[in-house]
Amino acid sequence: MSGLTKREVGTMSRKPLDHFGQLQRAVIEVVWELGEATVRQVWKRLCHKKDLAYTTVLTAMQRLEKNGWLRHRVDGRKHIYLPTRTREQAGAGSVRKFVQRMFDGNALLLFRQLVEEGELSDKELRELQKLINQKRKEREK
Amino acid sequence: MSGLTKREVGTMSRKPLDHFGQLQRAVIEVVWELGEATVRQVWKRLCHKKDLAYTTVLTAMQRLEKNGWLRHRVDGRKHIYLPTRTREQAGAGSVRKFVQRMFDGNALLLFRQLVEEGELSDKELRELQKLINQKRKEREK
DNA sequence: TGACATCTACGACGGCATGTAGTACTTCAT
DNA sequence: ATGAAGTACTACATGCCGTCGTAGATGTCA
Repeated sequence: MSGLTKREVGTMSRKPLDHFGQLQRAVIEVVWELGEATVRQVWKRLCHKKDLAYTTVLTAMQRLEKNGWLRHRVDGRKHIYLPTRTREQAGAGSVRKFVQRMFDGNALLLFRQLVEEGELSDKELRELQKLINQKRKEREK
Repeated sequence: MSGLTKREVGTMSRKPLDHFGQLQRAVIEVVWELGEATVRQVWKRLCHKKDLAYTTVLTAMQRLEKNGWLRHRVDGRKHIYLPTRTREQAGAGSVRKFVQRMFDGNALLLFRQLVEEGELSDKELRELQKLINQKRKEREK
């Protein structure tokens, strides 16, 4: 047996956000933006940028649902799709998985990487310190 | 034309480290560990964990070379493979790409995510502060 | 009512990455 | 000369993605 409960399976998503193809990524971004959306709504947003068949978007959304990123409720003939997680949750999940894959779960190593690598300006460093102090104060309470 | 010089193509890698399959990932880890390695050496390291044909490892290494992660020099009949980048460089590249994909290149957002999300212990927060102070002092000089 | 428009369901196809490995051919050492 | 060791090349299954076409149901409007 897998050792996972139903709930965990339902919550699970094998693939982090940053592993998506461009279409699926674009689709879910639109759904997040709108809060909820029909296929047609998403299609209308995307077909301007790129020639896309309606059914292409449909397929993408069905696959996103199959993989647990979207769910839908029925409204007449329409399916109204909703994200299963907020963008923030999805982002956090991706970060967590990235840290897992790349740094064996040790987030501090990632920080070190970023700080050392000089990706941040002085101003950003100051802001980061502010963030940390805030967090530590918050913890003390 | 693509607008890329030969050197840039040689340096480029379309895929970040964390997008590899398990085999390729395991292989390159071994090569990093050893500094340089023949197929047989890598195979010997891996075949204990999992039944693997020699040629499977060979193929993996050839593909890694094709995609710019390994190169080789010839020694008699042997090919001795070397990484094209250190593990650190590869890690840094992956982080950069991750930040690009997920946070539009804004590393501060990633930090915020990690700090807010409570992934770090108090001790880690303190260490992180130390890191930052160090970096800032280094900058002042 | 009949022609259209909308929807979803389902299947299909090509492309690419990956794991996996067999076979052929060469060369080295005993 | 024979077998071990090496690489090259080909192949195949799988899975994911983008991309649609078609079919069938249902709703709309002249």
